[in-house]
Amino acid sequence: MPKIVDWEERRNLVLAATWRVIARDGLTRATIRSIAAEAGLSSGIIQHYFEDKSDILSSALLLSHSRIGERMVRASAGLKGLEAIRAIMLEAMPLEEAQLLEAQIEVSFWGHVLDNPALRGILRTEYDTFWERLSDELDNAAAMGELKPDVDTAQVVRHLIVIVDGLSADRVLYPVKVEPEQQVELLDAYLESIARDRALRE
Amino acid sequence: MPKIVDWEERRNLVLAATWRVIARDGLTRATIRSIAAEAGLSSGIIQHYFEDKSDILSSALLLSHSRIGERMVRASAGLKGLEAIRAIMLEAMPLEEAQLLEAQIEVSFWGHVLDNPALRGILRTEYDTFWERLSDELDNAAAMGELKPDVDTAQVVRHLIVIVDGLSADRVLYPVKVEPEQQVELLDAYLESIARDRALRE
Amino acid sequence: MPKIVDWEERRNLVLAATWRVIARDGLTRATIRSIAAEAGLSSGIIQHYFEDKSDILSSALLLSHSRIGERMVRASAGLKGLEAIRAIMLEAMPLEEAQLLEAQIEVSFWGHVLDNPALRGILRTEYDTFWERLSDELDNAAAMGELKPDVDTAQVVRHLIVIVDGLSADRVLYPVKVEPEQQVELLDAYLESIARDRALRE
Amino acid sequence: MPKIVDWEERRNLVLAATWRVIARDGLTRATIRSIAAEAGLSSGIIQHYFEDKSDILSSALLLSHSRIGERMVRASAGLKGLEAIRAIMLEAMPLEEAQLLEAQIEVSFWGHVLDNPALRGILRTEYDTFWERLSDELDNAAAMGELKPDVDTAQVVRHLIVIVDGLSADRVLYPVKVEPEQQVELLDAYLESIARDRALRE
DNA sequence: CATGAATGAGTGTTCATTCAT
DNA sequence: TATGAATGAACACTCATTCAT
Repeated sequence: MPKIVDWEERRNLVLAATWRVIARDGLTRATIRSIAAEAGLSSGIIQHYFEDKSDILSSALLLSHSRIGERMVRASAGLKGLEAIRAIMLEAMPLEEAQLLEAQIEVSFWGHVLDNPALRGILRTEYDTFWERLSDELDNAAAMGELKPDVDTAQVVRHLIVIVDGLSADRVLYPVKVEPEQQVELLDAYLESIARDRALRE
Repeated sequence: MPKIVDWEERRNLVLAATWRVIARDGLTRATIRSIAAEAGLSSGIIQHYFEDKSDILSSALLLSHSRIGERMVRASAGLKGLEAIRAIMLEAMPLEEAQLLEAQIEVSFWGHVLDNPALRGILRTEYDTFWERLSDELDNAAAMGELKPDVDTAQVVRHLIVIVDGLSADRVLYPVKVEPEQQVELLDAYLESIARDRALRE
Repeated sequence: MPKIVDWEERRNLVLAATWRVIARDGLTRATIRSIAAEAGLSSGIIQHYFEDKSDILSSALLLSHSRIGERMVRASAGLKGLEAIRAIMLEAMPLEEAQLLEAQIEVSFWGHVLDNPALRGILRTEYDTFWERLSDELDNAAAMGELKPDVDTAQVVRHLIVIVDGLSADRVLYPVKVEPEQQVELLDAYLESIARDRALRE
Repeated sequence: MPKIVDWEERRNLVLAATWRVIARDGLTRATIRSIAAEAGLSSGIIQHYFEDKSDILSSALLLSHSRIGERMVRASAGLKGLEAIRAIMLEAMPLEEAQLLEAQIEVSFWGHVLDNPALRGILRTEYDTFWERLSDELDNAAAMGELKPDVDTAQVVRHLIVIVDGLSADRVLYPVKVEPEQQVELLDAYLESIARDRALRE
């Protein structure tokens, strides 16, 4: 009988190590050796669980996104319209420590999209998924009469994603300039600007 | 002093080549050799004009920023308040081809800030410069009564920079999702949301 | 003793898989993993049946030779002199598909004799065995008066082995240049050149 | 002004080192590092003169062949027919030390043809070149009436190449079995078997 | 008996950097 | 000033081998 290992757990161990290395040292220094060392493994073992380095990086990115997605679902459970959008946005924005790490990973990958066309495809799919999620709830908000009458919903979704991506970049690059409370204020100010008077939370 | 002009010219030649290589192949593939080849120079000569590779990259980033800064000055000459802000923003946003190249360079560098602490310092200084520029004009706008009474100007500046950075990221990563007209609409919608009624351009 | 039969069977299973991998992908790509996969076994189990990789390869070569030897015995049963030599040669030459596979294995190993001194010893023993086999029958042929009077039998044996090895190389490297019929013609022309007139097959 | 080097000489230096490593340690151990060390260079420099490892090996093989070809031309200058063929064959056969090295290289490459399809193409072209060379002179011999009337010249060329390749293999694998004199005797016996009586050398 | 997880040395390759010319 | 030859460290990746299960 072979040594029993939980394949998925093992992969996640490596991917979490990958996240830490990227966030600490940058994607360039996220070598197979440094990832393996961070995970407490030898460099060779990584090829048991991943095709190649590109597979590690893609998987790390996708797992990060899937964790965020799960959090969004949990956070917006039972909510609808603008409240759901707010909950979703708060999970995507780099507020807490854990989300800062996600932002660092995200921004690091952006810088390699020009090198790595495969990455570009992944990010685009993820963009569409996020767009869909926001768009659906914005339609709900419109149906519920939460929005000002002349609001262009596609433009709002676009702006919301710009906010998430801009905040992610700025939080990583200039941490003190976008503290959590400031991020929330920024979001709320924007949501208020599209909401029908008295529509939002009071 | 023609020497100095030549020297500066030579540096700029190399830096423009660096931009092209980064935008085309990504920062990872922007090697000294590829930059030299793009500039039509031998790889060795680059050490006469730059300390090391990191110096090339930093200089390329700074030159790009200084070009953008010059454009902002030109574009906002004679304007004040929200109109000046709009002009400044339009130079920072990735609208035309030239600005797309700048955005590609910018986003590529973001992904290497974690690798390269020197870059982080540069970007932060640049952030502060941009903040100052927007903040000054926003104060003008307030003084001119262009803003809604309860507007938090620091928050607006923060949001404006988030818009620039978010649009830069999204334009590089998902070009068709943020076409130039959509960018301008997004900006104008935001400016309108902070402007006193009838304050903006009609 | 069924155990031993199983063990031998298992080894032969692995060795046949080794042949197939070598013939298909080359000796360089005949890794323990690829051999195990081809045999439908796990890579670890191979160490139960073989010392190490070198043992697998040596054994594969020896088994191939022993199969050829058996075929020679069967083919030359009841024959003597030049007819026996012809029968033996036809088994050693790369005529049919099965013998082409043997030639591919053989030639692949030649290219690794310089890497692997153990192989050299094996091949030399095999050479002597083959020499002996041909030499004995050539002595018979001489005793039977089948040879021209001035024939140097050692030289003939040497030439016969050169033919086998040269044809093996050429059949592997340039298949269309040494088709089976051409090989047989070549052999027959040579045998005729050493045979007393009217001694051979009419 | 750059350091002046003779590119061709530098390449040949590396290729000669490659030959020595292959002949001494085998193709498998002919690593870029070992070749560089044998040539007295650092491993990195090799990429200045060669595309990649495959380019080194191909070039080494082709240079070896081209040297042999040159020797054949020199050795057969002024000769015609069977005498030219004999001179050509004596250059291709592994008689002297230098030719033994060539044979070791040759046989080593044979063992990697199944791994490396590019190699196969090279060897086939070389085969055709050799065939042509022998075939032309054999036609001369026929025209000069040196051959027995019923000789099949294509079959003879095939046999001559089989002799060269078989001797190369055997000389590398079983050196004492095919000493130089024995090789020459073998060749002469074969040539005599295809020559009209009294046609050859007296 | 058998598995496959794990190791670590070795490979080809790339590259910033140095330096003789 | 300028070249490009040369170095050596770092990288992703492969693999025979070991060993806990």
